Amino acid sequence: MCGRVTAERAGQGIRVAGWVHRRRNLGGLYFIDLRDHGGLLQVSVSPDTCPPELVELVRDLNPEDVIQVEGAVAMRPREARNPAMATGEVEVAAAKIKRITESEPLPILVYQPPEEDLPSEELRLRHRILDLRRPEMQHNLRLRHRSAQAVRRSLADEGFVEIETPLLTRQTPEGARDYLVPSRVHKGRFFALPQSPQLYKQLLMCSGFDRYFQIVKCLRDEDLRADRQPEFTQIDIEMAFVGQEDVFRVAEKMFAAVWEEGAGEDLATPFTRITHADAMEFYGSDRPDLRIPWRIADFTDLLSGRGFGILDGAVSAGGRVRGVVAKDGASLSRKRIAHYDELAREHGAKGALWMKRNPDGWSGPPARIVDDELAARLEHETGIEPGDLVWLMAGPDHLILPALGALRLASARELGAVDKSESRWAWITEFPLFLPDEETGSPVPAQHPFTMPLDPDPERLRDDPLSVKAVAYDVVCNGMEFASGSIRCHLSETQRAILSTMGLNDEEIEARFGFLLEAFRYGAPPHGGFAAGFDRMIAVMAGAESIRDVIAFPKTAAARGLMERSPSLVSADELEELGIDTSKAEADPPPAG
RNA sequence: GGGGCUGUAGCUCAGCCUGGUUAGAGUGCCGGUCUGUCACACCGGAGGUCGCGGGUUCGAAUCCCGUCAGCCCCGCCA
Repeated sequence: MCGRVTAERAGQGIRVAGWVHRRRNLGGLYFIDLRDHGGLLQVSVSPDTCPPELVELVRDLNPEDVIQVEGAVAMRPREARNPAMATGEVEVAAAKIKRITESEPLPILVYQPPEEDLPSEELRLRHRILDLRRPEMQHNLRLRHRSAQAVRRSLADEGFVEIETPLLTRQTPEGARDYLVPSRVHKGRFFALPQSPQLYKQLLMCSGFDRYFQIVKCLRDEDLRADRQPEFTQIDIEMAFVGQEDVFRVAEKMFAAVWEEGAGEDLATPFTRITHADAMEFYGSDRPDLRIPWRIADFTDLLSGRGFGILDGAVSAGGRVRGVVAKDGASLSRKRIAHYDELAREHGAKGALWMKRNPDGWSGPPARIVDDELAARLEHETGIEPGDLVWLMAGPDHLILPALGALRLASARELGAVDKSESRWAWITEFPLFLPDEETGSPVPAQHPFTMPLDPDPERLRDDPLSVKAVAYDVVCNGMEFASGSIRCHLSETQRAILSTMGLNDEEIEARFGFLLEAFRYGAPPHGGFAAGFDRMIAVMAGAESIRDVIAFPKTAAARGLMERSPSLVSADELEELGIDTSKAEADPPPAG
């Protein structure tokens, strides 16, 4: 209401209610910026036209008092109009003001003084009610609402049915730690809160609901990050009688609908498709930021065998020489290059080699092997130009590609090579079905164990499992993973081969997945789907650094609720009833602040 | 589990490296002046466990150790 009062209403009576945002006193003449969900509206109180009691009341008002104003919408004097304000041409000349509730002095200000940082995140979370009143947070959560509506519209149009699945469930085969809920009726037994509705949605496919979706909370008891909360929201989708193409079409339509609603951006569909192997080879990441035009290239033929020991040694040991040309990277200082060398080490490489193409020649450790012929080939075959730098690494691909990917990303950001004019979306396809366990080397499923292999041959699954690709895919936007999914395996012989490759015996299989396998025995339709990270999507559209800024009541990095002070101790009686002994528990932390 | 940054007035910060008057600024709050402001302006005032504990020192916001909290990253986690 407040934000939508325009000149058309001039001369009309009006009654508005809201919070006192700011108040200005010009010696009897008062101005109040009244705020509600729609914005700000100026209320004027003049001693010339208002009774003394009204002026007296306004004199007493505090920021964040809730008031109701009756008066007339009036055009402001021409010279007193404020073009920076949506309602800056008008004001309400107050005839009557009622103070509905009074605010105590504020621990943090709702009004944000320009050129001042926000209050600390700790205080914003502790006083979340006040923080949420800020227009930015209002905008974020309303954006979230509209996006959820767009998801529901898009999917309902495609015949999807929204079905809720249990919160109190049993431990599922996913890899994260579970939040557990003790059972009072069954002492010593626990429900698990779902890490995702994965199994339930597959059961629903077997139940004849051929198109299911849910905007659903998922819970994982793992350490947090700016983009990770213990409870987060997924758009969970599953479809029966479909292949990858059907899933892609529905997903692209849904993302396009959300982006149109929330970002006002018309997404180019279908999305680019990149196989997992290509993503690793050309971008050094399974979630490449395609806004950066640089690609990793193979420099083995160009640079090996020319007497540069590090390169020659790595190649004769079976490795490759790969590199990425950083446009304008010759401007990087020694100090910055040392920083990137450190970054490469952090990502598992032995370090970063580099060469600069200076206006007057080549520099950097391998520059001594660059003769005229090689210089010409480098410029011709890799596109390197004066002013550029090339990052080089030599060794086995699984070590050098992720490190090159990290250098590509970090140096592109520093050199301004990220094209931020539009978002860049892609499907990453053909993920490996298994990955080698880091310690034992034995195959562990890269996704969940019910993923369809691209090649369903049981023999290959047993003999060479690490070579098998999966019909599994991610949606990547600007270098962030937004969604992940797969076509599920509905072939019993293939499924058995996968499970036995995982090293599970029949008993373990039955204990962990019995209820899903049972469902598969009575006529399982082919099916597949995906789950999208709703919080991350909203954070990107809102321009938020952290998903905390698009969640009404988030937890801290230590998984604590500062406002409600969770988690908390509970009474001994209650624990007794649940059969739980907390003698090893830490004492309740002191109330901060 | 590991690494880093931060913690000083209600709020945002300076001061800390290089220890030494009474710990400052802006804003908010309180009082006053001001009739067209919109970061109103101007004058005055109150407001401090320098996160907490210990140590070094004649002397600690400042140096050292520990600890708590918030944030970021690695590990972990679809």
